[in-house]
Amino acid sequence: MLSNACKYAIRAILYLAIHSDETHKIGVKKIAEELETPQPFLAKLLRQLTSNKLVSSTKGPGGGFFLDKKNKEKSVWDVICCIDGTHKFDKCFLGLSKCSDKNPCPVHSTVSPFKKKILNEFRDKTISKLVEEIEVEGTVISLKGFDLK
Amino acid sequence: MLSNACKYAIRAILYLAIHSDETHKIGVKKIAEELETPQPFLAKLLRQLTSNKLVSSTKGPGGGFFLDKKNKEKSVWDVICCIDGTHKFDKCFLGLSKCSDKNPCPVHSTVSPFKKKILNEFRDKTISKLVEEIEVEGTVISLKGFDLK
DNA sequence: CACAAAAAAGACAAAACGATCTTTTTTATT
DNA sequence: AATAAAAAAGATCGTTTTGTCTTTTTTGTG
Repeated sequence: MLSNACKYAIRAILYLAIHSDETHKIGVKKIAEELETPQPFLAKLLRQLTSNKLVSSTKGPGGGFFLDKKNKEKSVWDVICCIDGTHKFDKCFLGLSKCSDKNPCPVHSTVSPFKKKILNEFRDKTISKLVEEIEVEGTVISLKGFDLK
Repeated sequence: MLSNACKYAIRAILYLAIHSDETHKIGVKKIAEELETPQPFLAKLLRQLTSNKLVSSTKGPGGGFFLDKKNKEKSVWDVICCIDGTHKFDKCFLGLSKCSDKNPCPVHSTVSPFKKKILNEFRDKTISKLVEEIEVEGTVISLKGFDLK
């Protein structure tokens, strides 16, 4: 579905949304440890997110990554576009370049409603809204410390 | 979503379901031309499908690939499993290994119903049923000859 | 200022995926 | 039997994705 890179990126942004702000910046090392992701790879992703204004950062001692108010108004969809590209969800399930409602492939009718729905939800839901939900529903972005058998 | 390989495979099977039978076998060359897919790559895929009993074949002059009655009772899901593996649709959208209804990630509730629905449709629908639909609805598995601008 | 902590930048390595090419085997036809 | 047509098998190659490593830049603090 999504690339590994994109999964890491979304989780990292959610982590920052929950644990950081302008006065509490967090370094890659900490983030990577908490999310159990490869550290240098995540660093590269954070750079990409930062240069696209989805994440904020400051250098030097005490520096690190954080989300400011504007960053929190971005959507999950913005993150997906930034890492995996805009066309992640509008490609034909069978790979036909011109598959559409007017010129559908054999599985278009079963797949397309879903894609539209997901796309809308991800486009409309801001990071801060999603974090609210996380707090209400108690969902989870890392399995670190979970003792699952 | 699906790998290229899997997309080619599904289209090839549908092509065979429509155009072949025990007495009308079709060579890779023809199939690849009609579907506009890379020929040697498709050949390898057909081998994989054949060894998994999703497609039938005979060697020698006049030989080629075709679907017999049993092959036509397989599902799209069987094809996906054969090429992309069984876990294509049961992995967490954010990559958490133990994400489930009981231990959901933040997007589980938006993504999971969709995945279940798609999975069911693909598991229940046989190739022959899908071909019936194709004939009724006039959907398309190749753009060859289409003059799209 | 010197130092150290942090991100930024970019070179590099490994694995997965996509695709090609060559050789071998099977088999129908002449 | 010889030939040719086809799939089967497998070696090889290029690209993308994933991931690591090293160097540079920035900046706060003693």
